This record gives sequence, C-alpha cells and structure tokens, in this order.
Amino acid sequence: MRIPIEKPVLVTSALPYVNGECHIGHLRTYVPADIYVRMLRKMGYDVIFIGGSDTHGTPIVLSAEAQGITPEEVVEKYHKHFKRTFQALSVNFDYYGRTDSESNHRRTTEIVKKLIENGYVHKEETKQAFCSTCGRFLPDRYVEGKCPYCGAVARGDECDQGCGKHLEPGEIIEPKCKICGNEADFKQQEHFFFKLSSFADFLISYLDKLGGTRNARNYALEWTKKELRDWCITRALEWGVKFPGRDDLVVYVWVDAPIGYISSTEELLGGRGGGGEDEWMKYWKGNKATIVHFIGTDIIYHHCIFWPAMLKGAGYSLPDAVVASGMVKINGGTFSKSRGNVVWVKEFLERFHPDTLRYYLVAQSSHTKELNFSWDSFSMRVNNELVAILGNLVHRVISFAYKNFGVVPEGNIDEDVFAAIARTKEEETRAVDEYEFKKLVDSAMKLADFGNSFFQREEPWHLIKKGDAGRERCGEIVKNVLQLIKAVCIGLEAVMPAKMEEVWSQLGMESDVHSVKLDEMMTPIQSGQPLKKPKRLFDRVEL
RNA sequence: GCCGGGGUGGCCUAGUUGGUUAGGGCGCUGCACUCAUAAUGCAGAGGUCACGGGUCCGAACCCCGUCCCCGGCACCA
Repeated sequence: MRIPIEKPVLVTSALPYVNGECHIGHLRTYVPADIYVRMLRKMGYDVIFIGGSDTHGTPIVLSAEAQGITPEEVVEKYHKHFKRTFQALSVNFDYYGRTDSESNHRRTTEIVKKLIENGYVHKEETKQAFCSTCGRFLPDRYVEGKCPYCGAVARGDECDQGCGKHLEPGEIIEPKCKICGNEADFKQQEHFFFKLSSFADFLISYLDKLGGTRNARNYALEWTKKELRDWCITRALEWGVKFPGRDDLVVYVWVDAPIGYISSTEELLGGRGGGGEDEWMKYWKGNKATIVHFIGTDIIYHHCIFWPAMLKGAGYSLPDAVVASGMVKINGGTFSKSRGNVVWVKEFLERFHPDTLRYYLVAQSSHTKELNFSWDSFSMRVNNELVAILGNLVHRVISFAYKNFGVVPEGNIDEDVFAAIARTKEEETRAVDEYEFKKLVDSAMKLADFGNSFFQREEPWHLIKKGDAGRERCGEIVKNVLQLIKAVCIGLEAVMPAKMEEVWSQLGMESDVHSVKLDEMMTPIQSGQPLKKPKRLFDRVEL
C-alpha cells in the first residue's frame, strides 16, 4: 500500500529494553526502519524518525541489584550503548528518547488520567505472588512451582512443560521465587485494570483497515476473535511511572513504553518551528499525519491491540501501519545467551563494516520471514554480491575511466540503459510500498549485474586502442556504465549509506548523496566531471 | 489442542488475481575475457513444485483429506 504523499509521516522503531547489549536480532527492526525512512525521503515524503530506550520494569531492577548499582545507572549505561550502536550503524533517528524522561512521565500520567476519566479503568483485588526474602511482589515469569493439574514444573501463570493449562493466581503449588530460590506465597493486592474488552468492536474495524505487513494484522485479528481480557496495568514496584494517586504502584511498562513515541515527538518538536510547543500534536492528534510503527513479531499484540485501544480511549491519533519483522535465528537455532548462540553487534563491528551488516540483514530474507544468520551465509553475501558484483563493477569501471579519461567522458546514454534504470526505479519504489526490503536490494543488484554484463559485452579495453573513433565510442560506453553506477548508488544509499557516499565521491558528484531524490537516477551524469582515484569498496570476508 | 506461516532440482529461494518450455542465487561443467579484489561475461547439466484425491480446456497456485517443519497462544520487555 502506498501511503499518502501529502501528509507528514512519523516512523517509529520499537524501543529496545535497555538491560543488556545490542545483538543482531535487535537490528532486524531498526535497520529496515532506517532504510524505509531514507527511501521515503528520496521519494519526496516529509518524515520524522523516532526511537528510544525502554527503561522501566522488573528485569532492569533485578539487573541493577545483581550489579550492585541503581536502575538509573543500568539504564544510563545501556541507553548510551544503544545510542552509540545506532550511530555506528547509520540508523539516524531524528530523536532517540527514553521512557524515564520527565516528559514521558508527564505524558503517561496525562493519558492514564484521561483513561480513568473516560471510564476505561477499574480497580480489582487480585492475588499476587510475594517473596518475603526479597521483599517484593513477583511477576509471573519469576515464579516457579508445580502444576495443580498434572504435577509438572510450572511457571507463573502457565503449566508450560506439562498440560499447558492456564493457571489463575494462587493455583500453583509450592511456589518458589526464581530470583532467590526461597518459598513465595500469595497476597491479596489492589490493582488497576484497563477495560480492553470494551474495545473489541473498535479493534475489529480498526485492524481491518490497518496498513503494514500482513503478519501483524493477521495475528492481531486472531486475538480479537477470542475474548479480550482486561489488562492489569499496575505493578507493585518503585521503578516506573507512578499510577495517579497511588504511591505504591507504578504503571505496567507496556503502558509507558509506547507513550515514549509521543513524548519523544514532543521532545523533538518542543522548541522547533513556528508551530510552537504544540507542533507535536500534528502527529498525535486528529489524524493529520501518517504513523508507521516498525516492530518485531514478538510485540504485535502490544502494538496492534493494546496500544490502539489506549490511544483511542485517550483521544489520540491511531497508527496507520504496523510493520513486523521476522525473528532472527542463529545457525538454525534460537537465540540463547547461555549457550553462546548469539552475535553481539559490538563484536561484529570490530571485524566488519557496518554497511555489510545492513546489507546482509535485508538481503538475506524477506522482511516478515525468519532470518537465519550464519557466518557462512554472511561471507557468501559479501564475497559473491558486495565484492564480486557491486564492488567489482564500481572499481573496474571507475579505474578504467580514471586511467583513460580522468573525467566523465562525452556521449549519449543508450535507450536500453535508461530503460533498465527506469525499471529498477519502479521496482525499488514498489518494494518500499510493500515493505519488501529484500526486493529493494535485489533490484539494485540486478542493475549492477546489468552494468557488468554491458561493460563486458562492449569490451571498451579493446576500443581504447583503436584510434580516435575507438576512443570516442569507448568513452560513450564508459559514460553509460557510470550512469548505471550512479543509479545503483542512489537506490542503495538507503541500505549502505557510508559505502554509497564513497561511490558518489569517486564519481565526482558534488551533491550530498544522502539527500538526493530517487528521480535523479534518470538524470544523465555530467560529462567533464572529474573522477576521483578509485579505492576498493569492500574487502573479501575470510573466515 | 487452537491459530498462523511453511514444505519448489545437492543447498537457499521467487512465484500477491490459476494460462504458453516453473524464475533467481550458491555449488557444479565447458568456453570466453583481462579493465577489475582469481574478480567478470557467455553457455550448459540438474525439478513428477510434500503426498493422495477433486474442480477446470488448463493448477505449484483453488477445494477436500493425510503427513512433516517452524512460530504464537496475552500481562512475558
């Protein structure tokens, strides 16, 4: 689906939970989001790109305790880490915020109050596991015991290894705290619930029109067919956004996390432009903008069910599209830190150029499908595609041209060449509309292939030795292939911004490759423009 | 169990409304080329599209049944 060109666009990328380092699984969402934003800008859209760190919740509190530091310090450490990682990978957010910011606390409080005012929140007494050794209430994932039905080991609210039954609070036998290993018991506690059940009809019609990838919509629609249970939106915890009027409760992280999209927009636009402090409302009130969320398939529920219901209940604009990327596997297995089945981005970048990773992440599989990372497939992509097809084309042609002409030679661009470029431009545009980033790179690489084939067929290295006429025809061939390189470069800038900047410079282009529009693929390269001495683009990967 | 996504030559994979010899990549074989990072180009071998039935002039694609793989099943970031 093509989004309307007249409206401003807000693209967000899921907020990383900052209690550990960035691994390549995270990037499956951030890199395509960045590529999408770059492509939209090339296509003439007015876009802002928002991201941020998710900073609240029990895991961060526990992580802090384990390290003997405060939650603030944990958050600070990994927030910086993620921010630096994104910079290193050219994932250029217009604003990268955090959910523990003053403005997010304020916006979350405002929205929760609005939900209460509108009658969407109610109080309930529930049983909650409590560990007296740790002195805290335990979320389900930290409770372990026996299933009352089959006797198997059960966790929290589900008998996950036995009969699979859902367990009501208090049902589990011999509950233990997974943090300290001691016995836990259940206490009565007052909690607040969001009336998700009253949004069922709204969600069905909303999801029906929701753009983005099919997997997100299908999953979410499936849930709406079942009974929607009300959400418990409070936790007995210190670290978080206080529930209005209650000092002992904070809101559940999935309330304040997505609100981070709004508060980050506020922080970005707060003091900007003629719109004054309310500039952000253009994006979040009255459906005046297009909102696109990039997420992983693991959080579809929160973005397609819970979040739109909250926005609707509090009177905010609704997301127009949710783009969900498939999960990353490593060597065919699930991600596991303990088993060492993990690839850390930091270590990756010590060995390889960030653009090779950006390329791999989108070239390896279609966006909504699972991506199975292996070093073998990585080296194959780099050596057979980036080195052999793209790097080689750029290097052989610019080397030849630089040596024999020094500038872009005179000559006309062939019809065939323009036709191939036009076709590529169309394919690339369609790929963006469909959120098929693999098709984007495949299409650009096909054009590079065409360039190699064209150069080979015309044998300019023979022509150059055949007098003035030969030299003239040779120049024309070279100009044609330089035109192809220029077009390939524009399309691939979104995928490999740093590397394409190098190519752009070798071509002797004066403009900024990052702000060039897609239409320029068809603009003839200027004859007489001085070429730069070429350097290799990519090194072969030897494992 | 329920729901979703898959099962296409040795391997990975395209094929969105059914239509001429099922595309591409890796690997493999042969030839050509030397501008280029032993990179490139051209040609070739290799598939009963999981299995069984059905609809149709015609099905990888639609319907029914069977088998196998993966993921989700809610308060877990």
